[in-house]
Amino acid sequence: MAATRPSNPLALAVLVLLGERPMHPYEMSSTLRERRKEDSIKLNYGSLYSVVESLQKRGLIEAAETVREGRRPERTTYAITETGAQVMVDWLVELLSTPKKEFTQFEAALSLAGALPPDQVTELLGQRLRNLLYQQKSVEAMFEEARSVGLPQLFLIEAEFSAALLAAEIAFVEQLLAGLRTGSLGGFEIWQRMHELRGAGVPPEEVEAKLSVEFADDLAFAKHYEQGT
Amino acid sequence: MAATRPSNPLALAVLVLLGERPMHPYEMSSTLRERRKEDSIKLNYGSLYSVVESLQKRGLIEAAETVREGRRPERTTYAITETGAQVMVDWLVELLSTPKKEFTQFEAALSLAGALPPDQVTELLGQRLRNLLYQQKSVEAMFEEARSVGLPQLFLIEAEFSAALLAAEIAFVEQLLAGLRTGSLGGFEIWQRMHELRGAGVPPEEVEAKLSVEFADDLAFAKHYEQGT
DNA sequence: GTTCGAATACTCGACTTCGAGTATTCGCCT
DNA sequence: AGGCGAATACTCGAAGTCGAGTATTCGAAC
Repeated sequence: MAATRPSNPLALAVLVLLGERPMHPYEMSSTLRERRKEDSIKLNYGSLYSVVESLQKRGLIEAAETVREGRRPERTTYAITETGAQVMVDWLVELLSTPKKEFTQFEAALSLAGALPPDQVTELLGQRLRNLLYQQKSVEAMFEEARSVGLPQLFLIEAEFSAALLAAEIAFVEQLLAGLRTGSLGGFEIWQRMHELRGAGVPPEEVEAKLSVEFADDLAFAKHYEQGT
Repeated sequence: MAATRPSNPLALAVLVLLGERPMHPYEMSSTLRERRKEDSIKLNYGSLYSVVESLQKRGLIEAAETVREGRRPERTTYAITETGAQVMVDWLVELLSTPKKEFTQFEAALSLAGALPPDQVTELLGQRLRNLLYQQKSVEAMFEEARSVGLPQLFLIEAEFSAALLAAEIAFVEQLLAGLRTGSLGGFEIWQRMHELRGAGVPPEEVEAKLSVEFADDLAFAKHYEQGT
């Protein structure tokens, strides 16, 4: 069988940890927390235990021993297998070398934002910008502290990536807001007029009809657009 | 009951579409495809139908009529409810105004990349960069075509966001690669040495012991680091 | 010596996600 | 008139996700 793997990146983290040394699930979770990996890998107990079970079923890890330490409940310690080590490498290779579309909530929201009137969207993006800037400040502070304590850059590389994306989002939202505030964003007037008509209680089909008359030029693309490429 | 909603953004898309006019599920999927929303909202049939069912159970949409057109199979047309319209607005407001951590696979991979030796990571990121640049080229071409056909910017706003993130990722990977190639990335030597030792078959605990002697200075942070903030 | 909160170590089941598979019908070409 | 591929319209079940809940134990303070 073709060494399939779970889809949750948490499973990769488990493989990497067990590549260092055998552990029981709860220890994995605390190690991940100590190393600040919960910021870059979604960790929750339910998923952790089901991912471990799934890895075991596929033969990528195996139970090493079941011990009871002190009077604590019994724990099962797992170790990585040969196959598991191979899968870990393959998986990392793929994730690092091959970009793959990730869907974000914000992108989805942007693509549906036309359902709200332009003024409101401007207002909301203004709020978002403030939130983003605040976030950025605390991220910078965290970097500052890490540097002052002598933590090598390598250990925070994922946080730096995330900070780079944050900066890009800030720049994007700022630019978009500028376009909205000056009304210079292409298509702005159609959008505005559409909500004006809807607000006045004009039924959907009529709105569409009116718009295609009033903005005939701007909507000329529709002919091509409608039928794919 | 407090008007809960499904978590899948596809459900939001359904609400927005039904806010325009009643539709049956398959029509939703084709409309989303026509408007190029499948690029920003993950769409697959299984999810679509279960999301519709879930919206109906919560009273956010309702079956309007069940028709059989021609001799095609029977289709159920849905319409949005008052509550549904409210939830749609609330949801959009939240997504647009409030940023929320999104976990990407690449971020996870970066945070685990230490499990591979530095040379290999450099090689893999080089590949990634090439892929990203290729992607960027085709995205630019798509924008070019859209502009030439007269499509207003507004209609591609989500694609522009995604392009901004792509550009940021490219810049990040380029910078990281530079740091790796010159070996100037903080912590590079520890990383390299660690794989050297592992490769020579030194057991885990010993590796750790050696490193903490050899790199005492660079690892001084550990004292603070280990016990949280 | 006891109280009380934090940490340890998981379990459970409701809910979602996913994509391959199925069955039909339309439209075009011959 | 018949064959065939694309489009229509969904179904199914296996797998994965999630976080609240449970039960215990440790440690520090009073």
